Amino acid sequence: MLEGQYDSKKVENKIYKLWEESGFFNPDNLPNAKKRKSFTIIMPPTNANGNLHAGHALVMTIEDIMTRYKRMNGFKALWLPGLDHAGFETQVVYEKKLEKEGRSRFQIPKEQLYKEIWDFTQENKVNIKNQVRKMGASCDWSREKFTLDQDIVKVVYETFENLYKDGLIYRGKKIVNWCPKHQTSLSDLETKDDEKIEKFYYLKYGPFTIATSRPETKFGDKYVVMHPDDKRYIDYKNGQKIDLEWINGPITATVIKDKAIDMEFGTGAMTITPWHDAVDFDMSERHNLDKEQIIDLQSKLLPIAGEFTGMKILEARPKIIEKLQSKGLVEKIDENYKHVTKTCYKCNTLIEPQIMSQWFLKMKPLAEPATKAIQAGKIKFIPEHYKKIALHWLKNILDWPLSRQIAWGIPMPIKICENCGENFVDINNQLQSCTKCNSQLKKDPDTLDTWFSSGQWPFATLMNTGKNDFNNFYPTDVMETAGEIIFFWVSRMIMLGIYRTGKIPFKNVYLHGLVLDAKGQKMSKSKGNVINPLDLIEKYGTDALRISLVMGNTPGTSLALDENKIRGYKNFANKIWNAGKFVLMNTAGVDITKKPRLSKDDAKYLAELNKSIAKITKQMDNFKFYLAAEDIYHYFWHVFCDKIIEEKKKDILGEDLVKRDSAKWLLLEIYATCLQLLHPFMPFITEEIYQQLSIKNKEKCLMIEKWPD
RNA sequence: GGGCGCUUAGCUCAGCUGGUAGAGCAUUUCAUUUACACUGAAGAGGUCAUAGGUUCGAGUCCUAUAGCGCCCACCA
Repeated sequence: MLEGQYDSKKVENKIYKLWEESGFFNPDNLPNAKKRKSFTIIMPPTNANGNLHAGHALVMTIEDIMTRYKRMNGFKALWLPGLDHAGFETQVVYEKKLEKEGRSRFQIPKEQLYKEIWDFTQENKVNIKNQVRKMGASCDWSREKFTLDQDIVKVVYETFENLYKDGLIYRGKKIVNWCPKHQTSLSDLETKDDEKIEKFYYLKYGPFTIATSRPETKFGDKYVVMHPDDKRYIDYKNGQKIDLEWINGPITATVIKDKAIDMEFGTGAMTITPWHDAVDFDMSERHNLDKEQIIDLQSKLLPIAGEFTGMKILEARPKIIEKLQSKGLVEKIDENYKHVTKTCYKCNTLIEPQIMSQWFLKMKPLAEPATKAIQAGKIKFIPEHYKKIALHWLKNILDWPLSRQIAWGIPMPIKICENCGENFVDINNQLQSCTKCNSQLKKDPDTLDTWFSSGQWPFATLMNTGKNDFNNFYPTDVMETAGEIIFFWVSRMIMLGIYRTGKIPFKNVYLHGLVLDAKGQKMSKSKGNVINPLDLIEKYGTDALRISLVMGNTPGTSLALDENKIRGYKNFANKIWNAGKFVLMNTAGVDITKKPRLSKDDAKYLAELNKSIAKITKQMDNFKFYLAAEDIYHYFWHVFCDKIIEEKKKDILGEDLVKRDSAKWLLLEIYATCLQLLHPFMPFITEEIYQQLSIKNKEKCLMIEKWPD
């Protein structure tokens, strides 16, 4: 019998265990599994480098709502959980840990570092999985995957090889974003802009004045570029040589005319540093110019800098200006030059572009079919405006650098000849010697960008399961993730999914916004406003947290998570509990399968209920969980409890037997129906009460009851 | 420079294909042991950013303006 107030702590672990032991998280075990149509959500693999945060809590809630709803609607519902090794992210987390211990990754042999991080992620995996269980997630643990599992890596390597054979993966000597602190290259998405006010130097360069904020890169500059239409420089011709005095002595400069130059900016003339600037690199490629490295990977000047060799760039900058001044080459210095610099998104260190030999993926041929599929409406975006955002990005897509110079990740499936430098894709690790010169091969020391593996997640998780999972569950139905990672992840999954399987990887993309603090501010450790979902569960119960996260949360917009709101829904949980107490107390012996003759009022109430069910169902089908939750909440509390129960009290106690039977049956019927409607949102309390309802022919658990219609 | 949003009750936000505004929280008054005080009843509150337009009729569609926010981009 239900007693006292609802106590989530007594219920949650017990109920989760009941579900797990029922086996119904695994869709193969559902009643009549073979006849059911499949419904699949692949869980975004959680980074195995920390704890669940509020954003994860939202993911778990929304996806569990969808899964439970579809399961109750007779689908073979698969929600496949997974964890991500999260290459660079995890290595950064681990490096911070090492720093605290007074160690450095650069002193640890790569194999040992890999092993240490492996152990670190294994510990985290256990934690995270327990936290996912705390959220009530009804995912199929028997199909759990990790991005470093053998079968996943196999799929990833096969895709790599296919792409290579199709000429889409190539080794390029191109300019990349280099983080001097982390000693790795990064994709454009992994850098961010940082606005700074710096000095802007106007330097005399022969007959020209050039402007720069980075004089330390200028040692090797031997091309001076201007716009072909610039009348000021009309007398200088493309290719013209000019002898001039520069930082460390006389040099010969060459005039280049290029339309990329902005005539309005600076003096309209600039020198270029192709090794350390992406624009300059492109220009030098267009005109086939020499490129020379000035700065090494530690951001120190190379011998070309003469007396400045070995200095860190920021130390060298004022000294170089001093020297230029003494030579009379500084025209003026603008002290307040506002401009943006690229920095590492993790450590804020200034990105130093470098030319390196790396593996790239040609994106245009992959983007095209993805664009077509999206334009044809084969993938539905929720909210819709993300469609435009995705298309815009795909239209302007650049090649994707895949190599990362870090230990933690999937090794590049590449062998390099020590003698002739030839590269071989070797996904099975079979090649021993170079097929060209027969010399010894060594492994490419780099690892793959983590998004290259997670970008294949929807099919990689289903391909090598030893069952018919790929055919049964792919393409998946919904990809639910943070709007923030639409480029990093969603777009790449679409491209790689179509490439590898010929099919879109998912039919719907549901993108949620950020979870903010009560004041609407982004949570961050430095602000100290991070809300830990486990604390909230402890205080208010999982069900209250879950419904707080969806109530009023429209897709794509951020949600301010206020504890008062959660407290309110804890009260709601208690309301459900108390109403249950009342209904159970007053309906003992009622057989819900035998509908009595209903009084006029009761028939009206039943019709009203059916209307509400239809409305809520429609909202669920349209992914409007925020509306469905509100309606069921409102119906349960303010219609069922406040009106119907209050009114029926007199019938239950009254003398009229027809009215009494009618009222009792109605209360039980509505209450049981509400438990079903509420179940996807608040699974623990509803299941707990369901277990105590005495209903004929009821299922083993509410989780697999039929959704009301 | 390009793109995408937002602006509705004190606060947080809903309002789908157009029919003179809704929820939760907060607030005011009342009820005082009722399944539930983690409660119930009643109430107060908004010229839906601004200006035009389409329409019999516009938070809802169109245009412009203002403010706020986010994303992308190679101004040395």
